[in-house]
Amino acid sequence: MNIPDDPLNTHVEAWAALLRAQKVLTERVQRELAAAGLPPLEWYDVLYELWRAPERRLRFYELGERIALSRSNLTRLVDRLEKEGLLAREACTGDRRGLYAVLTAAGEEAMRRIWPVYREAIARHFAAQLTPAEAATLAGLLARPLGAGTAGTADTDADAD
Amino acid sequence: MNIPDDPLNTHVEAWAALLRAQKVLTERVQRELAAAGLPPLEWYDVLYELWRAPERRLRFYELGERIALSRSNLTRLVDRLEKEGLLAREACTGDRRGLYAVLTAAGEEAMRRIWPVYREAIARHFAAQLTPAEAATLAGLLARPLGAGTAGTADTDADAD
DNA sequence: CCGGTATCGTTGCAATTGCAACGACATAGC
DNA sequence: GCTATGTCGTTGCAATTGCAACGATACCGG
Repeated sequence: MNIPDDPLNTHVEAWAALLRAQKVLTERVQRELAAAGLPPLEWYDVLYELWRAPERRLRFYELGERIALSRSNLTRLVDRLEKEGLLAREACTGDRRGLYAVLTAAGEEAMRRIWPVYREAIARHFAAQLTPAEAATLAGLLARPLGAGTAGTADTDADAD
Repeated sequence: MNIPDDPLNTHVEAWAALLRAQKVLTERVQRELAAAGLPPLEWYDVLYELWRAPERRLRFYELGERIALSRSNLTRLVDRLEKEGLLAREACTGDRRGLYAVLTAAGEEAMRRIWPVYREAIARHFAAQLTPAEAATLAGLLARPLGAGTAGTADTDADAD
C-alpha cells in the first residue's frame, strides 16, 4: 500500500490499518449477531438514531446522513425494517414531499434485544484491546478527517494548515 | 450507539467512530477514483498484494486473507481482474487443487496508474488532518484488536489484562 | 491401498448495493 | 399565477455480496 520513500507512508499505513480494522472487525461482530439470530448491524444504527431523535422520528434524508447511507439504499433499508414492523413511514405535515421514519414500540424492543449482544461483541473484539484513554484517542483521531469535507490540495507533505 | 452510564461507552464511541470514518472516507476516496475513470479501490489492493509478493504471485487463499475477502468473493473479483488482463490464474505444481494468482505486466501498469490518484485522495481526505505522529498512533491502535482473534470474555469492564 | 474427512476454488441463488432516471412537490423569478 | 429549477423519496437495472452446496484433490488412520 505504499511506495519506496514517500513522506506520506506513515499516513498511508494508517489508512490501510483503518480499512483493514473496520473490515475484519465488523465481520467478526456481524458474525456474532447473525449467530444470535439477530439482524445486521446497520439495523441497529437505524433504530438507535431514531430512538435518540426527538419524537423518535427523523426525516429520511437526515437519517440517511446520520448513518451515512445513500438515499436509494435508505429507502430499501427502511422497507425492510418497516416490513418487520420496527419502524413506520409517516407523512410530513410541513413538506408533502417528505416522510418521517418513526420508531415503533416493536422497534424499540428490538433495539433493546440487540444491544446486549452487540455490546458484548464490541467489548470482546475491539474494546478488550484498548484502554479507555486509548479508545478516546482513537475516536478523536478518527473523527478529525470527517470534519473537513475536503481539505485544500494536500499535496506531498500532508499537514495542511 | 450507547446507553446511559456504561463503563464501555468510551470504547463504544471509538467503535462508532471507526465505522463512520471508514464508511465516509472510503466513499469519498472511491468517488475520486471513479471520477478519474479508475477501477474500485479493492482492485488496487489485489494488485498491490500480488506485486509485493515473491514472484508477483499468491495462492488464492492467501490473497483472500491479505485483503480480507471471502473465498467465493475472491473467485469473482479475480474473474474480473483476469478478464481485464491484470492478472492470470496459474496452476500450482505442488497442490493440484490450488491456483496462483499472478500479476501481469498490464496489472503492474494499472497499479502504477492508479496509485497517484489514490495517494492524492488519501492525502486530501485523510492524511491532511493528521500529523505523521498521529497517523502512527492511529495505525498502532487500529492494529491492536486485529491481533487477538478473540480475546477472552471481555465482560463489562473492558480492559482485560 | 481404501475409506473418511478436510481444504481449495467454484457456482447457484437470493439479498444488497450503486447509479441514473423519475414523479411529486417546493421555491424563486417573472 | 406560471414556468424553471431544485429537493425528496422511489424505482429499474446491472453489479456485487453472502451463504450454502459442490467437484476435485490432499491427507490421515487402518
